[in-house]
Amino acid sequence: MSNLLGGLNPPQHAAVTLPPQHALILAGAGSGKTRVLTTRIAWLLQTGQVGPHGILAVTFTNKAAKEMLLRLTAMLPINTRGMWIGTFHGLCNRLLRAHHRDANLPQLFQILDSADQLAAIKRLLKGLDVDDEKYPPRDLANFINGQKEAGLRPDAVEAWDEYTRKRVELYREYEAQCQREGVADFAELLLRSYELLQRNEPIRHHYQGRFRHILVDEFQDTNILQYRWLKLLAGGGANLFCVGDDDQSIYAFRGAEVGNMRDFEREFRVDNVIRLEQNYRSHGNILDAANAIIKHNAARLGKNLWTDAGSGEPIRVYEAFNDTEEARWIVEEIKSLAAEGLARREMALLYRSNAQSRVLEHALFSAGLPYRVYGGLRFFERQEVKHALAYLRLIANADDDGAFLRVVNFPARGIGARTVEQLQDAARMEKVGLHETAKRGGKAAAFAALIDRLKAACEGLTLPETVEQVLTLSGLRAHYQAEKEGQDRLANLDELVNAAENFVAEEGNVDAEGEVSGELAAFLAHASLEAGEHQAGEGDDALQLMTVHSAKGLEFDVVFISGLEEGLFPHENSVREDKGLEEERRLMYVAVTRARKRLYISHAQTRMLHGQTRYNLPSRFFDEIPAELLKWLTPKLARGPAAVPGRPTFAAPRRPAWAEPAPAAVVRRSAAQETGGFRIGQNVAHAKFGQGIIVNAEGAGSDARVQVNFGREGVKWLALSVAKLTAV
DNA sequence: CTGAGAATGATTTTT
DNA sequence: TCATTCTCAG
Repeated sequence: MSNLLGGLNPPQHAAVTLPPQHALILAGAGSGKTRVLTTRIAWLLQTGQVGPHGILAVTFTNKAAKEMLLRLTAMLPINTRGMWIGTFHGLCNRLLRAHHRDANLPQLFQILDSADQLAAIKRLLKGLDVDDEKYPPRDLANFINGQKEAGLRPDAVEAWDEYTRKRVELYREYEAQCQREGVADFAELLLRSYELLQRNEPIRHHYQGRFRHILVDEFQDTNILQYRWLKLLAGGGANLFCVGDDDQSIYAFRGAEVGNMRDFEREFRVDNVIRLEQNYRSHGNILDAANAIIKHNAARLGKNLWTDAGSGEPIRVYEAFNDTEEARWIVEEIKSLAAEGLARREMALLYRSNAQSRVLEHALFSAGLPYRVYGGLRFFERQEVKHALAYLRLIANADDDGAFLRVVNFPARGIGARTVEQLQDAARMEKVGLHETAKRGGKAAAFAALIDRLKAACEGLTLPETVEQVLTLSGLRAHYQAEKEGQDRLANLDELVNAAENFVAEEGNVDAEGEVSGELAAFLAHASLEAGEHQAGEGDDALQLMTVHSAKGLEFDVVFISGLEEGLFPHENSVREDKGLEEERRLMYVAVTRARKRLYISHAQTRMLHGQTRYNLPSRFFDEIPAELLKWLTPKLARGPAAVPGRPTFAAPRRPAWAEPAPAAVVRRSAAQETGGFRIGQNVAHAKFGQGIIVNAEGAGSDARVQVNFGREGVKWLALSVAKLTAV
């Protein structure tokens, strides 16, 4: 046991060995959160306080769940089979499969991923003849998911206006459609299993009695329903051990409720919150910067990271002339770091929004620097894989109309939109599935027969054999073989067979019964719940490009945070309310704490965004970092030559001599933009609004007006004859 | 049914 | 700007 606890610092040790009780662990970035969580489980098991059966550990991502399992098996020579360790959705799926009758679901119910759900909603609107301009499918999906995540069924949603009433009605219809087709979306997995536990006393008692210790990772990311789900499961006296960091809550926009942490502390009478504040990742200056930034947020649970690793290097700051030049500088910097022997995979380039990656990628590509962008299409989301899965879904559940529609004419077999529409009308009239309707004759009968034939052909086959059969008999293989550009897609189809093989080989994926139908259903669930790796190329030494959001949980020796500008980071859509701004600040906190040894932050005076040149002020986050932690690589917030009021200056924004020539659009201005004695891109000061930057101008003489971006004060049009503007 | 051109709109994302 | 979606002609 001693080796289990060896090397833990006092708060970590305290957390791991806490006697049975509810606990809230405030775990700062890089403070050994996962280690504490897994060691806690190992300790509970090793001290005999609980058997594997009594453990429930829940995470948000499959990656985190796998990591936990991996570390646990490394610590203890134990069979992890009996333990419930997984994502919220994964565990709910498990629960619903085990009790599908009580949950009123078919045994082989399918899981809709977001794309499937959207398609289902579009289909629903079409069938009901609802104007999808007035009720955009995406909005409706958000609405429905939002209600489900708040634990509300259509009957429980309060609708005061006609519009909401209609949306609730559509929610109701959507539910009916899903039920008819035997499918469940992500939010449904949560809500359905919550309701199952709530309504079914024997089942609830069983699980409440079984799970003695419930451990939650990233607790700050739980939504209302997830918290209620946890409370329900813990209702039989289990100990809830929640680990999280309110300062790293960056998912409020998708329903995460940081308030759950406070609520948990209160409702479960957690009297000693344990804080993990010693950071094992970053050098001191980086942590000081992070601490200083996050201090600007109100209503924190409170935490201050520290390290004994020494303060390290200052944070390097760069002010670029424009986005292209910023990218060029980053490339140079990375090249020289690489020349010093630093692995490229240890360097990350972070940005607030995906649109920013283009310029960066362009520069990297031109320089021949290998890089890898996170966030592309994932394996199970690829078109050809989705098609293959649709056939498999139809074998498992012929009522799956979504799958039916996806492949009824793919590969093309002469079943056009007209035919499909007739089929849908008929199906609606008789209240049966499309497959059933198709069987009764008409053009699609052959397709229905194909599905039945597939099903028969796969009887008794193993999962990989089934996939193989489907690829061939469906004509998918032949289709892509005939296509000129089909080679990659063919390779992915082969990869799907591999995935099936691996899935079967992997222990724990298939429950003991092991019958083929169960195997298939489990594989399909796996495909929906775990869309696969973002992109290949793990092995090679490439620079890592990603949004700040996707960087959460990762760490790198060197981190660049680019585009630190008002409007971009913090994002303009977020600065209106305090809540939004605080989340942006937490995002910045997350970004900063990714760096181990060296941190670069940069901004550009001018940036091309959505086809327009934008002039952004430097992000307020620069001001929130103590100046002594920063090392300016460019003159500190130096400004261009001051304009003498009344005497026009036409100088372009300040640009280092060595920078590439400014793009024509910037140099060549229209007459209107030049008028008024101030120039676009110039920094100015206003008595009331403070400092800003001129983003537009029009008129001349006494009519001259300029548009100024005052950052947090907003963007304003000012008449030069009235407003007292001074050049800075 | 397909493919070219227009229209549109653009934080952040996992399951 | 640019990627995606939509529309309409062939």
